[in-house]
Amino acid sequence: MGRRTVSRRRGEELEQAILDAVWDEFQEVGFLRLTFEGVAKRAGTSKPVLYRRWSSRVEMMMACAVSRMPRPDSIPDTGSLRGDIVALLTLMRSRLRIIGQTAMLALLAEASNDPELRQKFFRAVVNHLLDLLDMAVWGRAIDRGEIRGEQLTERLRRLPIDLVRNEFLLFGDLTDEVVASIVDEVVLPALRDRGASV
Amino acid sequence: MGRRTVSRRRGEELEQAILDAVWDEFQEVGFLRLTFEGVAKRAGTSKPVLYRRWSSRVEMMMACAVSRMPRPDSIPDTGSLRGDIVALLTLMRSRLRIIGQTAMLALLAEASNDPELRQKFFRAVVNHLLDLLDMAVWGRAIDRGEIRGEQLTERLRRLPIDLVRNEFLLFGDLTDEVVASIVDEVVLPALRDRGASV
DNA sequence: ATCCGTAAGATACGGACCGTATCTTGTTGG
DNA sequence: CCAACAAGATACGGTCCGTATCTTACGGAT
Repeated sequence: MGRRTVSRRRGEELEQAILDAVWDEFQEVGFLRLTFEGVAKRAGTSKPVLYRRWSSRVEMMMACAVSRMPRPDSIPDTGSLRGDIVALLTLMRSRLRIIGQTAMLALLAEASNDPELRQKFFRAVVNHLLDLLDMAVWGRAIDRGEIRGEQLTERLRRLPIDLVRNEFLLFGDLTDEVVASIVDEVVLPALRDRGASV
Repeated sequence: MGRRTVSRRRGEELEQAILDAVWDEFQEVGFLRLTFEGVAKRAGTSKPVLYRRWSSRVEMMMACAVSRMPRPDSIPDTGSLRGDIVALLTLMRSRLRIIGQTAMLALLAEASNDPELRQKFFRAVVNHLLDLLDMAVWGRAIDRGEIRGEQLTERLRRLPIDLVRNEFLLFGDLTDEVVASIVDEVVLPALRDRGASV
């Protein structure tokens, strides 16, 4: 912590030390009280070093969060649409847990004001899951014959993620029961009504 | 603005003047840059007067928002479940528009940290709509025979509001098409699959 | 009509943090 | 081995915080 050594870190080593400090500070004081000064002190460096990398708290926090999020290329094939959806939502939960409700809301709040930041946010947090959902869930279900591609409107396509996100932003915790009710009481019924055999 | 008069406002008159100032300041600089000092200056008063009423930006903003939100006791009976849902979601939109995406996210972010504030937030923003939905939408649909009460799980009950909220928090704007797709591609199908005749 | 309690309004404060400029000094690539 | 570059330290003016202190208008009670 109190970096008093002679040696001067650079490049990767410094970068990682800073990101670790951001994370520790975040865990300790939460995003709303995360400050450049606090992070600099904890990382044993100074504010200008941080400002050379990120122009705001939000960008710094996003870089930190992204570096800690699992980004698998796919999810295991469970053999059924229901199982695959649950598996994807479980991955989503593990990612949301890392950021936490408050930080996620605050990030979204600041990003909602800044188109550039907003784009970064979507790329980092939203799009990856949607891609996985398309490839590893809907794709397989179509191959299995559980659903037909034409049934999948844009809204249905996003539905599982939308519902879990809402639950998380509003309540902050996601139990297995919540995920199950989303899948069994909304997602699958909505698909069935359009002719799916699930 | 530059309150230089001799007269000294009190009670209701002062309260309203302050809330108006909060609103104007909010419109001009947004919630993220809303400050006690800015509001005090605009209202022609001083910080202590504000702190005597609210202990934080968030509480102040919430009081302001609540005072400007329409809170009808009911919504018109359109004759069909679909029409009633759309009517309720339209009311919801008009309320969300008042607060705005950024402010809503920021309020939620700060409320998510503070149980007391969180409760206030839910009472002011969430519960009223849910009650309306129960009474004026599901209630009527059951009376009409469109759905049966047993079909309505807790999740389905909240579904329309959840989906609109998600859309608003993520994208900030709610078009008629979005509301229509929510109702026609998710809510009604999910109900139908459970035996509703809608 | 007057008195008194209450709250308005003004001012000032230490403190946190911002965002930037300046400077020194390791480190590293050529 | 040297020059360029970035790390790291320090300091600055500025904004806003949250609170304490003080004066003074108002409004209700006698």
